[in-house]
Parts: sequence; structure tokens; C-alpha cells
Amino acid sequence: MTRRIPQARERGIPDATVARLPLYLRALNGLAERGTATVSSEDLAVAAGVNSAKLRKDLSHLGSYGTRGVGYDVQYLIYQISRELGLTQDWAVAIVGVGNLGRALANYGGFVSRGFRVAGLFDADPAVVGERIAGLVVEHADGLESVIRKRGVSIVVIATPATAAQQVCDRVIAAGVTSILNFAPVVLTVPDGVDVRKVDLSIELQILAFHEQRKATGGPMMGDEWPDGVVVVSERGAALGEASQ
Amino acid sequence: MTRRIPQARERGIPDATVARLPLYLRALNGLAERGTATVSSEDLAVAAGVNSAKLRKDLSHLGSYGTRGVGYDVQYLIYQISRELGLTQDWAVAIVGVGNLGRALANYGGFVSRGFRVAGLFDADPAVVGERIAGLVVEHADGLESVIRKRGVSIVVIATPATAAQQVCDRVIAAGVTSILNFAPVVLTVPDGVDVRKVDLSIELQILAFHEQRKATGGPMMGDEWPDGVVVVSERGAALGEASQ
DNA sequence: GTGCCTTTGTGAAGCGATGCACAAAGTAGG
DNA sequence: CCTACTTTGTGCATCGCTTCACAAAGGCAC
Repeated sequence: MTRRIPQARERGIPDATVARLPLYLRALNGLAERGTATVSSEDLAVAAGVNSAKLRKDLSHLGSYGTRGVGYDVQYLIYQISRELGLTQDWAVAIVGVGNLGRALANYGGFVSRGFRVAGLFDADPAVVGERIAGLVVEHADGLESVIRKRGVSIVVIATPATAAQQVCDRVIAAGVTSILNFAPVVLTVPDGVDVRKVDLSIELQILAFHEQRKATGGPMMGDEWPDGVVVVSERGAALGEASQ
Repeated sequence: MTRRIPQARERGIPDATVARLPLYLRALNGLAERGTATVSSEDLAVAAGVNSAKLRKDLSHLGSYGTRGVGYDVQYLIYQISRELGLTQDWAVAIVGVGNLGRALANYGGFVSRGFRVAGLFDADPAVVGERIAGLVVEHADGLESVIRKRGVSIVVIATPATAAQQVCDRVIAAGVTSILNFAPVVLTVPDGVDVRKVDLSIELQILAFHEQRKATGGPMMGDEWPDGVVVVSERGAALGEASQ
């Protein structure tokens, strides 16, 4: 029986903290490459682009791994964060949908470098099946379930068109997958216990456009008028005038 | 002089709300295609995958565009959200870095569909310059500044290797760009007034791995031991035992 | 017009994340 | 050993977002 370690790391690291740990890890790896042995919270915070108090609080959730008056041991902290994130084991990832994006992902070096191994590429298009990409042969999506089970795939990346995404999602969940990274522009419906993270290029651009418009004009185009000239009535019944107002 | 509209939409929509507006927009477009004329907050919330109270509060930040007892007019709400996000004008986007990811982005249909127009592709590699992708000819990165000014590019997508990202970032900012979508795995340093949004595939996977590990074992591998067997000391000076403890 | 039903818009409570500021804990030097 | 200095870890106040719950507002039937 493995006893629990009664520590600060008493289960339950805030989501916001988890989302920043990979950032710290990357900054630490940069420092390690330059031969830095120890680093203060202040310096690491600058490298990661966050507030130093936040950094310290984040790290305190993992345990007390710093030395007061000195800072953090770079190598040791890399190991602890990697372990917390589960990067000391390697994860088999399958990519479903080998279009432009799927190819880019398959070739992306960042995956392999950190405990992630692309264990399968799938597509429904017979013209693509059999093609060799990044050292793997694209398989037909029919074999999805069996390959997931056979190769122990635990994370699936969905890079299919929007119309196919939910179906692929359902199938991989049925095959036992509980972690999905979705690039298709749809809201996936999943049962409890399944984690979905979404990356949506179009949404990111729209958010930028919002801020860009703010900066340029101080707000959206004036007037609540319809493009075809219908004047509408705002709340409180106050009728608005021409668009040029 | 354009007078201000003294309304609920008195500047300052919460960031969290702005990030969800594109989601609502997509759900609304889906409804519109199916010919739905009006929709209740409850139904729209389900389609967008959020809580209905949150949806109503979000929409209330734009103005009072619903009708009590009925719901929201789909077409009208599409127009209002589009206007708020700045999608009624079109934005010239440049993509810098035409590797696998840059190509995928250039070919991505989601850009063109919603007010975004790819106005330039750039790369530093002479072997890529001149290639035709998605109807555009890849230009050399030397011409970045002049093309940005000439074609009125206001949003730049950085899809270069990490090492080149900060330099590209500095150059496009110097050319007047204030909105950047960054795919390179680095923290970009920018002056105030410039918006950067980051998409980092590797970070998303690491977050998934964290949760996956949680589900599988209830936490990270037990023990604070180094891989090579060095026993370390936790906070409070309490020495920890073997990994099997 | 009157009453009933539906759905919005929002006050207020709850919750989690952020950042300040400082005591505790360590190093270094004499 | 004692003092001076550095840096961590954290209590606490604050902030912003989420969620509940309900009054206000509109539609509809009669």
C-alpha cells in the first residue's frame, strides 16, 4: 500500500495554476540550456511573463521547493513541474483528420519533445489513407477504436471538419479516451469525466478584431441601424437617429 | 462630431464576455441556416454550451436586444454581435512564417468567412518565397513593413519558429500593427497598447496530460525522489523516504 | 381591458484568482 | 554566535466572473 505524502500538495491545484505550469517549464528549460543553476521567483516570473507573487503562489501549490534567500534550483524545479504535469511518462496521441492542420500538427516538433508521441494518424478520405506523414502511415478512420485500444492512446486530437467532429468524439470516448484536444469549430458534447480543450483560430481572430476596433474608433460603428436602413429601437424605448449621429 | 449613445453599452465589456461572443455568433449562424427566426436564451445557451444566465448577462452588456416572453431575433442578434466584434468591416491579415502551420492557416476557410482577408504571406526562406499558396504568392520577409503599410494590414499572425518570433513581432509593431496572434512557443514582449493572443498546442496537451494523470492515478507518481535515486528533503525539513512509501 | 404565461434583464450572493505586503527562513560575513 | 541581507511562502484584502433567483416586461387569449 502506498501511503500518501501529507503535504502542501494536498490535491486540488487551481486550474489557473495548471495552465501556467507549462509556461514556467518552458522558461526553466530556457534557463537550463543557458546553464543557470538557480533562479529567483522574480527572474523566473519575468521570463514567463507573470507577476512574481503569482509565480510563488503557483509553485507553493506543488510543494515547498524553493530556498529562502536563494531561489529555486532550476533542474529540480523542472523535474517537479514535469512530474506534476505527468510529463515523466509518455502519452500516446492520435490525430484524427489529416488535412492541412492535421499535417501541421503531425510534423510539429513540440509534441514529441515533451512526453507526447504521435501513435496514429487517421482520415476518412481514401485518397489520404496510406500516405506517409512524419514517419507514420495514415490509417483509415474505421480502425480508430481498435488502434486506440491496441496502442494505448489516451489523448486524441480532432482536426477534422466541423461536421465530423462530434461523431469522431463519440467514437473515441466509446473506445475509452477521456482527453480530447479539439480544433474543429464546434462545441463538443461529452459525458462527465471527459476533458475537452478547444483551440479555435477563428475565435482568436474575432477577439483581436474586437480590441482593434476599440482602439481605432473607441467602439463599434455608431448607430444601431440595420444595414438596409431600418431604424431600430434600443432598450428603454429611446429611438435612435441616423447612423451618422 | 459624433455623439455618444448613453446606454447600457457604456464602454467596457468584460473580457470573459468578449471571448464568448464569437461562440454565440457561431451558434446563431447555425440556427439561422436552419431557418429559426427567434431563439430563447435557454436554447441558445445550450447550443453554445454555456449557462443561460451567463448568456443573458453577456448579451445585456451589448444592449437590450431581447423581447421578454419571446426571446431574441436571430438575424438581429447576429448583426449586433457582428457589429460589436467589428466583423461588419473586413480586416487585412498577414501571416508570417509559411511552414506547415502557416500553410494550414492560409488555407483555413474560417478566416475568409468572417470578415478576415489574408492580405499577405511572408517567409524568410528563399526556397519558399515565390510559392503560390491559397491564391497568394509568398513574399520575402524583407518587405514586411512596406506591405503592412501599403495594404493596411492590422492583424498579424506569427507562425515562425520560436527564435524568429520576437524579431518579427518588433518589426510589425514598428510598422503600426497593434494586434498579434502568436503561434510560436515564446512569451512575446510588447509595448502597452498592443494586444497579443497566444495559441500554444504544446501547452494545451500538457494541461490535458495533467488531468489525464489525475484521473488515472489520483495524482502524480508518488514520491519526491529524483529519477536517479537521490532522496530529497521536503519543506519543514521532513525527510521523505523511498518512492514506494 | 384583464389576467395568465413566458422570458428577459439584473441585484445580490458566492467563488476563485490576483497582488500586496510582511513574517519566517535561509545565506553570508565577521 | 550574532547581525545584516535576501528571497520564499502566505494571510488578507480586492477584484472580476459566475450563478441564483426574481421582479419587470412583453405577448396572447378571451
